[in-house]
Parts: sequence; structure tokens; C-alpha cells
Amino acid sequence: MDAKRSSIPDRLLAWYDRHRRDLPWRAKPGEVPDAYRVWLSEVMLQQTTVAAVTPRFEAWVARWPDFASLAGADEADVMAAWAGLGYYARARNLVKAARAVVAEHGGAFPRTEAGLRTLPGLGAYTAAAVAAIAFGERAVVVDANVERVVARLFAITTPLPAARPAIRAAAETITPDARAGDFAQGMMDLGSGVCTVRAPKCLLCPLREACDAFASGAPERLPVKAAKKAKPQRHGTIFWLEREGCVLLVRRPDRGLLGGMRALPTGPWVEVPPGLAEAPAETDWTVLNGTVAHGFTHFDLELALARGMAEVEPSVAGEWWPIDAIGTAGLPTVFAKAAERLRTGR
DNA sequence: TACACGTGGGA
DNA sequence: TTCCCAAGTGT
Repeated sequence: MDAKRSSIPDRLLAWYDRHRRDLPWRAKPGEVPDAYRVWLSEVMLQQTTVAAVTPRFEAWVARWPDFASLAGADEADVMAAWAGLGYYARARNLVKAARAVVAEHGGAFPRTEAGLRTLPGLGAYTAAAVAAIAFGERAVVVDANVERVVARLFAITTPLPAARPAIRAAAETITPDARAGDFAQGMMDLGSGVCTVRAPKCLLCPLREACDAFASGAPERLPVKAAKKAKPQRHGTIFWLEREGCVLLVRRPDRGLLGGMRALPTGPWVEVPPGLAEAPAETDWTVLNGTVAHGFTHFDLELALARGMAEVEPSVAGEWWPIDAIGTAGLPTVFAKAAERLRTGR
């Protein structure tokens, strides 16, 4: 490795010592990291911004401060606590992993990348990040920030995701044996605040002199990404069934979209508006004017809203939830949005 | 490998 | 408004 590359770890660590972000899950210099908090934060931060995670992290650790408390939690409470954060498999896997730690590891988190990797919800990134940050293991931590920084440092022009092996190999060559956790967090802070997607602040970058993309004059062109596919449009109907000041909520199947979450009953989500298909009860439905639009990762959804009074027993299993407490039900955003419209009938 | 899987914020 | 994107994982 040439001299400009060999200086990267020291330069990055020195920059981190001066500019590290103070985050609620991050141990202060000299403190011993709390593995539970490190793990929880890493899972919450998957595809989710620091701004969105911060208040949710604080509320979560106040309620479930360690593996034992989370392992003993009611799964429905956990899912409701996760509502609005998205990617709900993360919450299901948090409970599974906490229970595995208590039942199979004697309450102690595995301390190696390989051991962590066996737990549900800990993939290549999170296992490496926890091993490095919580336990000081030298692990090669590659998230979207690191991908961007490394693609630029080494001027890797292969489009993502095909570039992943080359990026990992390059990251391997600059990962130090000591302070691997600080190095990982430093790379992420650098990617987040300096080596940004648009308009990178190269004049503030400690690695500028080692960066081939900076030398090229157009670092923002890297990394190259593959073109994305168009999102299909789907249509559906949400049903608001009332009885004595309550509304019928169902629990979605454990697998699949919004799995395990409390929800309003819906019909199918399909190419053509399905009308009142699969309504949860026979009644005189009123279809509201207007629709609710919601974008998921891989399709856009337009929902018609139907209101009705329960005159007979519903045809689906569910729970009657007080309408004036609908905010405590832990509904995913798409249903919270619809509920706000339906509650008032507008 | 490719796709399913959420959401809110910035430009 | 629309598009892009964020500390990815599981199948």
C-alpha cells in the first residue's frame, strides 16, 4: 500500500477525536460501550436517519433497558413501540434475538462477529459494527457511508451493487487493528457530514490528499449506482368499522408487508381499485370522497376509505379499539394517515 | 442475484 | 412536486 493510503487510519482517527458526533447510544471517550445500546442503535439506524432514531432510541431504552427486559416483553407492545419506524421485521427480530441471548447465551451477547452473525437481524454490516464498536474486534464495517467514502478514495467506478466486493476489499486494506470501532464510527461520521452524496465538503476532509476522486475533480460522481426500476401503482380500500365508540383493528400476518402490526382491515392491494371486496362485515358502507396515497419501497398505493357501522359480528378476527385512543394503537404510518381522515369522516 | 421490506426529510 | 436517500437483512 502506498504512503498516501497507509496514512488513512491515523488521519481518520485524529479527525474523529476532534469531530465525533455526540449521540445517545455512543460511549463517551473512556467509557465502556453498552453492547445492548450499540446493538439496538445499529438496528434502529438500518436505513433510518439519526434524526428519526434519536427520540425513539431514548424512549425504547427507558422502557426496555437491557436484553432481559426486552426478552420478557410482550411482542405486541414491542411492535406498537416500533410503529412508524418502518421495516418491521427489525422489531420482530429484536425480540427473537434478545430471547436467544437470554435462552442460549446465558444472557451475554456474543462478542465476536461470527457469533453475532448467528442472531436474527444481525447481517454482515450490523455484526461487524457491533463487534467493532462494542467489543473492539477488528471487523470490516461497510455501510452506505463507508461504501461512498471508499468508492471515492479508491475511485471505484463499477456501479453498485456490483462494486460491493471491490469496495469491501479496499475497506479491508485501510481498517486498522486498533480502535476498529472508532474507525468505523469515524468513517460513518465522515460520510454523513463531509463525504456527502451531493456537494461533498472536500476542503474539510482529512483524507483529501489520499482521495483519487478528489484528485479527479468530480468526487460527487462516485459511487455510481445502477438505475432503479419504476414503482408500480396499486389500489386498495381501507375499512373503518365502528361500534360503540370503538373501531375494528386487526393484526396483520407475521410475515410480509407490515407483518405483525396492528392495522385497519383492508381488501386486496391490486392494479385496479377493488371497491368493497373483502369488506370485514356486511353493512351499508359509505365511501369517502378522495383517497389516501402512500409510497412503499417497491410500489405506490392509493387507498379508498370506507366507513360503516357494525350491525352484525365482523367476518374477521380483531379487537375493538377506542376511537379517541387510536393514537395509542401503534398503527404503521399508512394506517395512521388513513385513520386520521376516517376518524373525522372528512 | 434480485427483490421484498417503510418512512420522513432534504434538495 | 418528485426524486433520492438513510448506520441493511432475509429469502
